[in-house]
Amino acid sequence: MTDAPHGAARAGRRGAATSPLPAAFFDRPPQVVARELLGAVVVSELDGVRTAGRVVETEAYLALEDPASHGHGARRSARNAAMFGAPGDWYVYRIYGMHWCANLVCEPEETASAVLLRALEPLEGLDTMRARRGLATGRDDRLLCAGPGRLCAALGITRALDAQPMAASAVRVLAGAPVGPVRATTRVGITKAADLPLRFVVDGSRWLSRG
DNA sequence: GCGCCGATTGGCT
DNA sequence: GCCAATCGGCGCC
Repeated sequence: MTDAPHGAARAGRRGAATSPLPAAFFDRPPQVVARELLGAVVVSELDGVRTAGRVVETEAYLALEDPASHGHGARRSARNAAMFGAPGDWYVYRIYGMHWCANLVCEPEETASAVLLRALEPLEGLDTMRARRGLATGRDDRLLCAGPGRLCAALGITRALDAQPMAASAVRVLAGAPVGPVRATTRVGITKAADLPLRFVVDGSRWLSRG
């Protein structure tokens, strides 16, 4: 079966009975949440199809003090309104007019901090992921969920999720097995506050959007 | 109102 | 490695 999970990452299945991460998990600074989200399992049940992946790369976006964040200066707009919502809410926005980026809101309401999901290790529904991504059933599944836009496409995530409480939505995040060493690096693709080590990766994972 | 730019991706030189 | 695709937000006229 081509949808067989990869390697050790069966935590999602074993923990299938586990409930979504609680709001309290997200009611902490985004850099803490970003690090601890590594290893969590994202399960999508959109379009009546189940797809799932394990988080291997995240980025933290702070509120007021982070010029790279959409929450910078607490400026509210139609796009970033969800960022001001409750911890554990989805914040999904469109980037470059064509791709979706999925975040989980952190800290109390009105704080406007979040964690961006940047890469997943594909676990379930790989055929569906390939179809959604327009990739042949051929090789290199490494590109399926390696990047914020790619993982959203693979899981079927769109603005429809925006501002929804994750735990009650069609895409839930479950606690996963512990991961290996975590490495912190600078964030990808930003020009402001580009020196802050707010990107977290499972060191050595082959599923990262970049090393 | 106008123009520029972005938490990206994929295709081509 | 370079660049187009594509569009809402934001700065500035």
